[in-house]
Amino acid sequence: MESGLISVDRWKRGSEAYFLTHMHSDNTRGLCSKWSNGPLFCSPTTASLFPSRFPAFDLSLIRVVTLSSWISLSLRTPASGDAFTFHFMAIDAHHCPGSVMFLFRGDFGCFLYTGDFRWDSECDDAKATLADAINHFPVDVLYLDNTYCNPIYNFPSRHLIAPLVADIIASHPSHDIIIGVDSLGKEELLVRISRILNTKIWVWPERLHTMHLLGFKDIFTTDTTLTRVRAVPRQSFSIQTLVELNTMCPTIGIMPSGLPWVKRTYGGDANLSGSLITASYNARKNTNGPRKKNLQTVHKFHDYMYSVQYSDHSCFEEIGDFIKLVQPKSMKGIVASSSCYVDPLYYFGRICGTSQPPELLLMRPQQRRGNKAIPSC
DNA sequence: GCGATCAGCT
DNA sequence: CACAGCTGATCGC
Repeated sequence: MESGLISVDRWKRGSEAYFLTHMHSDNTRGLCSKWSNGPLFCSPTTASLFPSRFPAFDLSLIRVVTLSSWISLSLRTPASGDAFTFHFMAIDAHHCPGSVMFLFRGDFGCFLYTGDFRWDSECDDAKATLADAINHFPVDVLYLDNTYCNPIYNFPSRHLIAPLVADIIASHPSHDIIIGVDSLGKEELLVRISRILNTKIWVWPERLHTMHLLGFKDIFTTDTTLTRVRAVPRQSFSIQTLVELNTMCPTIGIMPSGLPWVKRTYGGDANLSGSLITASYNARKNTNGPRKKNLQTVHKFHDYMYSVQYSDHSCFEEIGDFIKLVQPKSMKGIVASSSCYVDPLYYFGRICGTSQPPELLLMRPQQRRGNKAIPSC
């Protein structure tokens, strides 16, 4: 296979086909309304978000992919002009609405590009689809979302979190509530809170439009008089914001995040600074048994602010479960931004056999994001 | 003016 | 210190 013939979440010219795993800004960096480098394959839900995200985008470039089915694609290699045929399948990645991983197979072998994914207890459909697909076609190379590929990152399945958030809200019956969210993702958390508490949830106008595109009806509103629970853009969510809100109306904030500690503190109070990561790490080091779950799943770190461990990325344990299922011959992390980045082979290399020695990377890579192009194969 | 890149913030 | 995702400044064409 010619180098760069297809690209995943990478948009520079030179490829014959482009694949988008999901509509987050890291993955669409380089895409714009005028982009026209080739056909773009994505899930139906991701396709539905294009007109609002890229208003003048040439929709005729989009190839909507049915999930869980093998699809054949013939491309012409620019150098030789020869036809080149391979097969691919999109599998639900359970990261955000429309997110998929792509499984490719052809003369080059079989490889799986996960994009961002969450492999928690509600992914049985994807687990069955993937297990069946790779049963016939073993994976040679796994390109893995290794965001939390470190045993210090451990958090519960997402469905366990909504009742905890609902408890926080119910225990503040006369408070307004704000929950920090991004432009896409964490919808199921909000829906579950809405059901448990039988309340609508306020979102900002653009987010309501997205909710309607995603098929959510009646749960979300832009009318502040209908609910005391509001989902707000994460970048507008801070203790400073909450302090100001509390001068007008008692308000608490709830921040869902995979990270259990606090990066910044308010008013210089060092006691608020997050030492949880150390506590979690020591708990792991000091016991040879299974890690304790739910360690600080809910953390109140300020009078007005709670954090809950809710992530759309897999935790360490789930990454291990995923690799054990896939049994790849080799693998490579696709996230290289963290200074505590660890090559997945360091922890899970033995599952791949001994063909690749584990490598512990201690240096921050110069590039902020990993190169997500599929290399030559 | 536009896109790409980077610094900064939560 | 640390993540992911967004905003806004800056640079180069």
